[in-house]
Amino acid sequence: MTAKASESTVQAWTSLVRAEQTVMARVEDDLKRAGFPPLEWYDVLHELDREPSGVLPQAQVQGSIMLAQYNLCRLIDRLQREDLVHRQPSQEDGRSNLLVITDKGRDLRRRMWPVYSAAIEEHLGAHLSSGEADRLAGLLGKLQMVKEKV
Amino acid sequence: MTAKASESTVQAWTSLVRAEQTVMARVEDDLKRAGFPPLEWYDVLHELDREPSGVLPQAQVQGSIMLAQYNLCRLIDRLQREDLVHRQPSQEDGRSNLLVITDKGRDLRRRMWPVYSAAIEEHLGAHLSSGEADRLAGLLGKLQMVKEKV
DNA sequence: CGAAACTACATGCAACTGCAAGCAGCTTGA
DNA sequence: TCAAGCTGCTTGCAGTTGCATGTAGTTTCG
Repeated sequence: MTAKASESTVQAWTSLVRAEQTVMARVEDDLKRAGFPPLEWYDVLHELDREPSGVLPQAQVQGSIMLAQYNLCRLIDRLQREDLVHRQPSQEDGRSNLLVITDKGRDLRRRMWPVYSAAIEEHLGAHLSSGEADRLAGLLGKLQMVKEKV
Repeated sequence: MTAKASESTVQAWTSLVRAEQTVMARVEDDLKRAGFPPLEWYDVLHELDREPSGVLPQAQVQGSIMLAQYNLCRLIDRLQREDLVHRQPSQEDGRSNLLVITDKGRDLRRRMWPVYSAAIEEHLGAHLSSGEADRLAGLLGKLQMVKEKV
């Protein structure tokens, strides 16, 4: 399994990396200009806010976002410091933390969304028809299959 | 220009970010396992190595890769420390550095490519037909248009 | 000419990250 | 039942990044 990549594949690779980094940088920049924290803060708040109870085990949040465990741990430290989230020891499993979103956390997420959404629309949506967006999502979806064991 | 993003657009956005991060992590991981440095090292070496002379102004390398100016500066520090590249003051412009790739630098790039290429093939190419790869590149290309001034 | 603006590059500092290791608390199986 | 291994989370350290700023060389133009 050490085949060389074809030209089409290499082209897809470079386009993928450049497009993601370009659009990501622009979206992050819009958030920053509006005085908001980085996207990863949004991701965590979003995971919790979509739960009516506003509570999830840290390990579950882990599974939903793309962050190393120690980085999530420290991100939670920062969120907690800003009173957006707090940790609660789990009754069921002494190792586990429950993360609880605060009102302030819910409010921040809610205020971030319009800016975030507009940025996605401006930097991505505006360049594609709705059909193109669907096709793009479809193709990208093929790349995320779970890594098979070796 | 503060329209909300459509559902298709948001789906394309999340697929884009996840696919890029997933594939990037896998490719970087393959390089690391093979004992090679990060991809950005490759990018710089590649820019220089494709020049027969092996020389380019730092500012021009800047334009080709996606790194903030101060980060390129420090990346060059590291490459220089490993004797892969060295800086040469420009005769024509006293502010400018010329970056010169060393034999060791050319050799490293050449040895990295098979691993890099195989990783791209495995983690991206293997999931797409050649036609799909072309279509993906085409769609992604639409996202990179130069940012218009406000 | 010469001051003001601009360009190329570098750097101090604080924040963030990756790695390796650590510490409970669970779970397993002889 | 209890030692060995696993899971969830945390942390010290060294390396990397972002931001703001600094320095020097170049261009512009009154």
